[in-house]
Order: sequence, then C-alpha cells, then structure tokens
Amino acid sequence: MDVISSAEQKCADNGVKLTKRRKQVLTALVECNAAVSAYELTELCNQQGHTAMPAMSVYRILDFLEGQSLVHRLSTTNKYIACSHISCQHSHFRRPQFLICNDCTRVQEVDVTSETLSAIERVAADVGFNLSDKQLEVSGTCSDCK
Amino acid sequence: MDVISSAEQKCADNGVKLTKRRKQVLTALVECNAAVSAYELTELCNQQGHTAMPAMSVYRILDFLEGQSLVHRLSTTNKYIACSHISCQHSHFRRPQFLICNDCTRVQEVDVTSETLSAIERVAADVGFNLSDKQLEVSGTCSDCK
DNA sequence: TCCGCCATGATACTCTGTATCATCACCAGC
DNA sequence: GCTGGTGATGATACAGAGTATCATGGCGGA
Repeated sequence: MDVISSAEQKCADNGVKLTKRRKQVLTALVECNAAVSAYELTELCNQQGHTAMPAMSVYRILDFLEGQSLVHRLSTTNKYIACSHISCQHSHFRRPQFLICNDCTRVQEVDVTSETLSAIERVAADVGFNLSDKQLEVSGTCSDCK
Repeated sequence: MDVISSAEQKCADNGVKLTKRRKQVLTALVECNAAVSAYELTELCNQQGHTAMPAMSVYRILDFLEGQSLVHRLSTTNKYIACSHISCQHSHFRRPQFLICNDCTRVQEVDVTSETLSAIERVAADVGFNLSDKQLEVSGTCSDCK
C-alpha cells in the first residue's frame, strides 16, 4: 500500500476527504523528500502541474494536512516535510523531534525519548513552566554530509 | 551597574562600540521585557523616539547585538529578547534553552542541563546526526499564566 | 432539481526581511 | 586644522512569506 493510499485511508477514518488537490500537494511533498517552503512546494506542484496551483491553496492544504498529521511544519525554518509515518500505524502521542541538516536541508524525524522529554520538563518545572505539546527542532549535520 | 553600562563594557572588551542607536534598541528591548519582533521593536523605539528609527537599522543593530550575545533570536517565533545575563559574568558556552509562554509571550532563559543535552545528542547520534551549536526552544505556559 | 456546505480560485494586502547605494561621524596621520 | 579612510546609519526599493476576503465550483442530501 503506497503512501498516498495510506493517507487517503487515514483521512477517511477521520471523516475528511483527501481531495485531488490535496493529494497533489502531498504527493509533491513526499516525492521531493526534503523540507521545502510553501512557495517552493507551490512551484513543485506547478511544474508537474496540469492546472495551476495557487500559493493560497497550498497554504490551506498544508494546514489541512498538518491537522491530519500527514505533514509537519518546521517552525525554525518555516518549511514543511511529509510525515515519515504515513504508511505505518505510528501515532504522534509522543512529541516528534526533528534533526535538520544545515548542509543539505534533509530532515530526519525521530521520536523524543522519554528520557529527553523528562529532562527538559524538569528544567522547565524548576522555573514553574508547563510544557505544551510542541515538537523539538534541532539542527546539525547529517550522516551524509559529514 | 545597570544593564546598559554592563553591555557597553562587554562591547568595549570585544573592541566594538555600543553606539547611541544601538543603546536605544537594546534599552527598548530590555525595558519591554518580552519577546518582540523586529518591527514591534522598531515601533517601540519610535514611540520613545527623538529621531526616527528605520526598521532597516533595527535589523542591523539586532544582528550586531546578537553577535555580542546581548540579545537572542528565537527562531521558532522570529522574535528577539534581551539576554538575561547582560549584567553578570555568565558565559554562553552552554547552549541556552528558551521557555516561551504561549499566553503572555514572556520568555524564560535557562541553561540546558548536561543531562538534557546528552539525551538529545544520543538520539541524534543513533541516526548519524551531529548536533551544531543551536539553542533549544520549547513552548508552554509560564507560572503567571496558569 | 434545488439547496447548502465545503473546497478551491482570485485578488489584494500586511508583515518580514534583504539588497543597494548614499550619507554621516569619528579617528589616524599629516 | 585638513584630509582620507572606515564603519555606522539613512533611505529607497524590492523579494518573500503569510493572511483576509469574497467569488466560484462541485458534491451530497432532502
């Protein structure tokens, strides 16, 4: 079962539809296999595109896909990547951690270990801070680039 | 010794100057005691302002101040805060961790514990990733807002 | 078939950040 | 004091990112 079919299934389970346009955006993002900005993604869609994809739609569709946990938004770089776990039964109850390569912009999605999380929570708790559910983003150099 | 004088001293030690304009920006940022965008800061400067402060200058000056570790840039929100340690002898050899309150936008700057850092490094190393020197930013709710 | 709802199209706008060149202030050397 | 160089600032224009708003289109249910 390919990625898009899995995504379609997940949407159906949630009672929403993965329309043609949404598929087109998700497909482009999956295929480019990197973190891209909304405008870069617009361009990608338009390259393979039959009908023009306006940037406005890409933003809306990315919001939708993010809500379905099919894509992730990296707030440090304002870019988007396809979730690594579309085809599996992985749930996002643990906060994801993104390793962003400074050289090739490739992004690796890993799970934060409970060890990491509790270490961060402890530091936060010391100053009376409650963590919300946001993800962790750290940058560095990936195995290919070093 | 007040914050601005300390900042001036640190700049002098590095052989650079904290000019009148730079002081003005730093003062505004210290006084507002929150994370603000470059344009918000521009407005703040212009409110108390004698002579108009162009946004362009604020960007340049923020770059400068960041280079001197007098301010920090939060990349998840594209905002800036004054460093909490201007008046003390704190060095930034450890990576700072920022706790960002979703409600009041107040930001708490704490040191990453070596425990946290090594936990994250271990996860990264598992997938062949070398961390660079960037800071950690997590969001949540501060003690005043909960 | 008609209506309503949601997705998409289209346009305009704001906010953020950068590039570029002109001007100014300050210091060194004469 | 004058002059020239250097770094800081001023001013303008532009590129990029994201939002607001209203119009249009397609699909399912009554």
